[in-house]
Amino acid sequence: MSANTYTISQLSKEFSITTRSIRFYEDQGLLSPLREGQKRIYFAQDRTRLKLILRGKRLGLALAEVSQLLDLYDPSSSNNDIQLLAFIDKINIRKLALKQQLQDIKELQSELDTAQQRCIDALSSNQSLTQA
Amino acid sequence: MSANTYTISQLSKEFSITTRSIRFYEDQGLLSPLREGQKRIYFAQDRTRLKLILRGKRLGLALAEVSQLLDLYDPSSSNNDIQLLAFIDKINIRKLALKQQLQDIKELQSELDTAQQRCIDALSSNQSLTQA
DNA sequence: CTTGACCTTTACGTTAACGTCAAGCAAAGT
DNA sequence: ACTTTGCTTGACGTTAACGTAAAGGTCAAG
Repeated sequence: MSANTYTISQLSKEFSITTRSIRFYEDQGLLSPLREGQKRIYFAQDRTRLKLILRGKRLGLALAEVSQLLDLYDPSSSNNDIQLLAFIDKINIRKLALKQQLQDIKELQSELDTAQQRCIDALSSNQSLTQA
Repeated sequence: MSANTYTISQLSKEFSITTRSIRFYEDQGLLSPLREGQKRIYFAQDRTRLKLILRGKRLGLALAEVSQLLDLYDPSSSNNDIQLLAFIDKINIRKLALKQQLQDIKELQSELDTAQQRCIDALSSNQSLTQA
């Protein structure tokens, strides 16, 4: 509750995830909050890490990949160059997938639009029948 | 092998999926190819359905959702309007997620770019050291 | 006839990312 | 003192979408 610290449930509410998830990320080595007695205390840096984790997840990365990604932000690990190139690749692959998804959505959207129109037409002709 | 038919392995190669997946989709009721003896024969319509299945998957839809989606293309099912609206919703949600992903990728990309630059700088200063 | 290339069904195994109890400590309100 | 509220660990359960044998049918080539 002191300055710039968070409890686990505060974070869970802020990011709309369960406390179970946060503890799971810790189990997997992605977070390591301080302990006050047996309670976890999260600082701004932990919160930032959590943010990065969630962003990674939104990008479809597995937790293990997110973990490696977090290493890139860590100045203590030195063999960054290879990892970095690997991730740039990963991001580029994701960009390609996104491009495909956008195309898929465009197609599907237009198909849904025409189908929707068919439904509207059908409904209106039903109405004229019931009104007759 | 006759005109406009495909074997399971032909389709699996064409779409780079396993035969197991194709049979699984059939198990789930998404495909129902003809049988010639005990072998499956796929026609153009089946191939199209498979294409739609894969597109749905790329969009992150579960197979059950893809199944419902395929019903929309089926003229025999009549209560389309509600399903249709549901899917339009689903697509819109996906569009929002995509928007977020694009944002995430932009952020991550620029971070990777600066990190990459750091690496390049580090490498070049190493080189000047080894060359000295 | 046998080998090899495909095809088949059945069924148990796998993986990730949690969900869901269970059982209990600890502080704070009433 | 009691209850509520929030936190803890531990461990088993869950789900989707297949993977992976196992065990065998079929058909053309050698």
